[in-house]
Amino acid sequence: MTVNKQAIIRLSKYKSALNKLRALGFKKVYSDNLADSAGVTSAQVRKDFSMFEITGNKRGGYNVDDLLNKLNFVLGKDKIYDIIIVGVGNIGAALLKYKGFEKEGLRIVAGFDIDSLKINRELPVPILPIEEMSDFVKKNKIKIAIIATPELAAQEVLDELIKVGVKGFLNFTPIRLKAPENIVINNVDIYAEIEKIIYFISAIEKSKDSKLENEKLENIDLEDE
Amino acid sequence: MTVNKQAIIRLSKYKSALNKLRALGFKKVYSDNLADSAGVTSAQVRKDFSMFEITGNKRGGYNVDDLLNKLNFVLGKDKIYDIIIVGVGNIGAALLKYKGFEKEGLRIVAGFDIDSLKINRELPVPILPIEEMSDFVKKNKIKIAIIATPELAAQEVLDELIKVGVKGFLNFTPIRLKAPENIVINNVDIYAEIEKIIYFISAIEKSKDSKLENEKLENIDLEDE
DNA sequence: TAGATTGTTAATCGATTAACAATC
DNA sequence: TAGATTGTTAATCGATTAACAATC
Repeated sequence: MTVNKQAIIRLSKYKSALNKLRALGFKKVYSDNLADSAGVTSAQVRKDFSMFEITGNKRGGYNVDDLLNKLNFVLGKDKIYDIIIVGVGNIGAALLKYKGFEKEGLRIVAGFDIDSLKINRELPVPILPIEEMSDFVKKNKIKIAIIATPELAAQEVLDELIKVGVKGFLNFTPIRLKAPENIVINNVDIYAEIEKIIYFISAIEKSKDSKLENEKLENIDLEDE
Repeated sequence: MTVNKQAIIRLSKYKSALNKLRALGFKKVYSDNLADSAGVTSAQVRKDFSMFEITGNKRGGYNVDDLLNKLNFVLGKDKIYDIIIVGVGNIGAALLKYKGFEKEGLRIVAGFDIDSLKINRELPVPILPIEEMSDFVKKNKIKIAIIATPELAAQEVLDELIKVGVKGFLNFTPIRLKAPENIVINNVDIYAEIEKIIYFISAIEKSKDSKLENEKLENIDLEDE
């Protein structure tokens, strides 16, 4: 079986759609419902489930609660992974304060920064000095870190965290981090996302001006990956 | 020609690598250099260029300045697109304050919020009341907006902005926005990104425990995509 | 039962990689 | 010239879609 990154993103979307449908009182859903809410085809939904051996009932769709449990299990959400944020600048601070994570079962447990003025142990999510990072990670068995440092510090922080056992990273810096094979690094590159938008906007305007063949216009349906 | 979203992301990465190489004094680069900095194969680099009719010199690689100009043109960066941010909460405020955009030729010109306490016309990038949004967009011919409102407001804001001429959106809310075909919506779904990490972490741990076939372990090379 | 939906196989589509002729 | 790199074609790989038998 080839585990496919995009499939995981879709499973995550099915899950959040299911949570909303459950809140609306749904007891069962069909692949068509999920397809609509996630913006894919129903064949895609069934194929995704089949990849992870999630089954429903012929003619009867899927039981919402069962399906949620199965998705949570597949996605590893049966266990809570605590998360730290390194670099409490604009983005880091925003993520620290953000309330939405809890609802999704994500727990940010600490921030770390090099600037002593930012340290505050009294906050609900404390901001600690970077010197304490490694010990904290070891003591609390942290497996996931969000990197929101300045570009130049990112690789060093990553190396240090890998040494003390962190396995997965969300990288908000625009640089490409280097890590061993078994480490998961996921990049959120806001520049690149905006540039992608600019490209398509600009392609539309150019083709409007010059009446190019409509080729480019046909391909502006973005959506992530 | 099928324009491919991932290719655009790669072009953007080549561009930022080129900027750094130029700062280091490089006058020309080879497809191999760019491949290394962007983490792809050299065939991929040449194929991407070929798709957009960007050519170099056999044996001589690519002239850094020429290549940058061509990439900027292809990516639509020959023109500056002003950007607004709607919703000055945690994330919105972080993006407003962020200095890094300018370096990449992106200009955030205003923020908008419904909360009158947040309004401040004196800031370098002013925060204005949401009521002024439509007029501002029309007057300044804004084509790109970042949506960082609460979930429930997002669709309404989007509809309003489309009406007054905005063509491209970066959506930071976790919901799927609906828009006509010719509108570009690009989603940054931080939850989903974290869930992707959790999935792979969890898959590693499960396979460690149960000594599954190594299949899953072979597939943890994320990278966006 | 008749009708509708799943689960899966096969077909299609698209993107990446390999390979090599062209050529500077 | 000899060697190295581009540009492009063909081969491969992987993911999505279509279609339909199974079945509740």
